[in-house]
Amino acid sequence: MAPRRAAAIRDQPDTATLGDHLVAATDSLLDDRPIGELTTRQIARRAGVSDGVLYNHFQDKASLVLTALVRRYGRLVERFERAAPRPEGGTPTANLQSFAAALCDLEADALLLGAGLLADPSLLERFWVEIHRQPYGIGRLRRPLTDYLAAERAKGGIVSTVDIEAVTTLVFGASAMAALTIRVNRHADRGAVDRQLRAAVSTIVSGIEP
Amino acid sequence: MAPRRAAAIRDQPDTATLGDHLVAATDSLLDDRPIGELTTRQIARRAGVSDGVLYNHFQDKASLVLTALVRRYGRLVERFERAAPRPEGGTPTANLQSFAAALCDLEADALLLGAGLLADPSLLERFWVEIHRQPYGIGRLRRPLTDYLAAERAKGGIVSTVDIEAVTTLVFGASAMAALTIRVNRHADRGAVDRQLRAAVSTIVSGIEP
Amino acid sequence: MAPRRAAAIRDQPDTATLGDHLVAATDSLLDDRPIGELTTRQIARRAGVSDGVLYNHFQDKASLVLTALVRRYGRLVERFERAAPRPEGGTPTANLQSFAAALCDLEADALLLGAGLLADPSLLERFWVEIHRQPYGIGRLRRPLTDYLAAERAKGGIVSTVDIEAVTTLVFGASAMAALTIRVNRHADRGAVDRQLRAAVSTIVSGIEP
Amino acid sequence: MAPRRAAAIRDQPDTATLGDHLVAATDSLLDDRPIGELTTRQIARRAGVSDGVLYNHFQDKASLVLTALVRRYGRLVERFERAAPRPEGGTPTANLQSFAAALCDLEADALLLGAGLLADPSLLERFWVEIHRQPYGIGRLRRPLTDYLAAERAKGGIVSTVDIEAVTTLVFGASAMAALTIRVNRHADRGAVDRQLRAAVSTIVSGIEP
DNA sequence: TATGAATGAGTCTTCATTCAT
DNA sequence: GATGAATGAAGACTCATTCAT
Repeated sequence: MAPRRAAAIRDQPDTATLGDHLVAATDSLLDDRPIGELTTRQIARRAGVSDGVLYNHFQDKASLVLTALVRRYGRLVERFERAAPRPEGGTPTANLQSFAAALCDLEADALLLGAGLLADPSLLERFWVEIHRQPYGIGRLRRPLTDYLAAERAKGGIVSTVDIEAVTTLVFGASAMAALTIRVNRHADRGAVDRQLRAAVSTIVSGIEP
Repeated sequence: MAPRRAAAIRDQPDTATLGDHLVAATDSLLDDRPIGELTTRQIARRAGVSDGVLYNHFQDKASLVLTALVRRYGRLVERFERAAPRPEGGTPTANLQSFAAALCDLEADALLLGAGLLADPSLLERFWVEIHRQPYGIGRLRRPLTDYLAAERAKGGIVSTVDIEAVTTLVFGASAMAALTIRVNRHADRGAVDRQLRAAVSTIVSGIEP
Repeated sequence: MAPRRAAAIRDQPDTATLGDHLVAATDSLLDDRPIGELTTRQIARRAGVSDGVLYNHFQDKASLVLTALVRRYGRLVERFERAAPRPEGGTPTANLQSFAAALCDLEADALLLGAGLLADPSLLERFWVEIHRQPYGIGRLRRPLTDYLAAERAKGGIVSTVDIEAVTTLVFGASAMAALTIRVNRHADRGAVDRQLRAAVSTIVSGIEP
Repeated sequence: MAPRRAAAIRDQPDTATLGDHLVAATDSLLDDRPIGELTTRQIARRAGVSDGVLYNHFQDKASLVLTALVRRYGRLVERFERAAPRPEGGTPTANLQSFAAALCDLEADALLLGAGLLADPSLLERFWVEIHRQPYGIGRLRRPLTDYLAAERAKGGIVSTVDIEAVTTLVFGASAMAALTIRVNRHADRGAVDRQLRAAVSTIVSGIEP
């Protein structure tokens, strides 16, 4: 005899386990509020499930939240990968600019995720271990861009002595600054932010030497 | 005629008021733990003062924490200003590299400050208002670098068509990425991080065009 | 499948829910001390239950106290109704006197209830709304007496032009004055108070016109 | 050398002592809020005086509040005395009605005073003792009416066998009921309340015997 | 004697976690 | 396994009272 299924997922054969359902609920809650304002009661309520089940599937609240966070991070990585420019067409400048624009959106989300983590060192510690256990190392986040740059270099689109990691850092950094402006200043002019980001990318390409 | 002084600061003529003392205690606590894990009791204990005093000097906990945060930010700004390279000597690359290195240290702190703020939207809101009331706009943080770049451009050290804001964004972004690595990965190899940051700055200078 | 029962009522099948148990505890506490000196801790202690349960059953302390107060008031109303004299026998004077005596006891309690309410305007507001939502309007408190007077008037026991509301007000007022004396002066001579109350009722009956 | 005078009363020679000034401040605060919501800080603020002085003039907060309460009660008594009808003109009914109307106003205040007292038994105890030490026994509150009734009886305006204490109780009780209605039900129709009070007084005069 | 900041016990409330059903 | 009420340790905040100046 199979064990009882929670009422909330009894008729949804696609939701494998209640554990997944809880993770999804936690994840969706994270769209609305910062990690620190998440309560187990809210999660249970959102999942349409009783307060206590959580502890049948996770050791404690932190474990559940961690799982949701890793999942969120996984989605971010996948979005990053899809946002990668193709070396087939366009100039390096145009490609990097459109990549940076996509990156900016993504990093606005990553910022929230990261802030929550930075604000809870023990969770950060576990998160760090976890994402390195997964196929997702932090390096994988940078991979789409490094791959593109390698392809572009091979094509001769950029100088052969280029330091690919350095360029990646610059693009990620500039996009992060733009994302931060958007996050921190709710009234920021989105158009101006985009323009500045494009200018920063152009500068990477052209350099500043006389 | 004057009321008594708190025992904790009775013999410290340099500490003007207990309010300042509380801010200092809060500030020092922020070295050890994230904002979210700060309790009024801890603050009082650290200040060597009774639980309730806080409310004789601040409207509520958030106001005290906000004050400490603004003060921290102020220190950051001042450190930035002192760390600015002097345009008198050195190549732009060397100057920007040493500037970026200092920036990296500072941003490692700024990151924590920002993370705590991002995790508490209402505090962020108040912080944002406060910081713009002060002589410290967020732009002032970037000022030392923009000033240096303008001087360098005037001297012909960098190309005259340079977009100074863009370069500043790139340097800040690259430094932030380095700082993030240090913050997030406690076992990061500091030497490697520094090397990558220098490489990123070099790339800004040289560009990547063939 | 059903959650556990609080230890305090686990073996008392007559107590339906812990909510009721808490109301009962609050109610019994109100025998000893005024509303203003009621703390959540005392309530929990008296109920033999943990500090936080209260908030599983009521939105806040005020809601619990309000419920207990309404319940107390309900008991008062029921005691009033049982205390109503039957018009079958006795003179109006004797009937009103015995009624007033019962009323005096009841109002000594009502006085405490009312005092607590008057001392907390926001609670009074909610109480007022609540008792009018219940079958207990404030008028129902007066009903037993108005019914009796109507019956007596129909029988010719009192003058046909009598203003029943006015008489009710007089009886309630006189009883309240007696109750007040008892409440305020702990050493009041109960016999003297009763005698004065009977005299007041006699006066209502006889009038004072020459 | 005379001791220092508080700044608040330094230039007001009519305010004898700071103690009196504090009592006046407390008293005026009681117009706005119930006793239970009175804080020492509010009192000091209202008096324009420092927090601690209170304890130079009173043993504790309760003593100060008690004094203010007694003073309030004294004013009530004096208003009662001035409101007393003169036996020179008018019918007993008219005189008692206008007296009851004035009484109703006064008791609306007395109710608040009494509620605060009933809500704090230890304060009530002390109040009771205090009020009897003063020239104001509780009986003095009733005096204006008993005096009037005695005069009226002497004149033959009311029956010679009248129980003056009983009539006084009835008038006070009816007025209290009217005051209670006004206090408890903020939306009470003042006209209707007045009419009912007059009807009650008429009934005292006429009686209800057939 | 007046000042007003300091004290600290005590209040209501929240919330992660447990556990009888 | 699921349920959801019970638990109790915090947490922020209030306020009468004290006391050095």
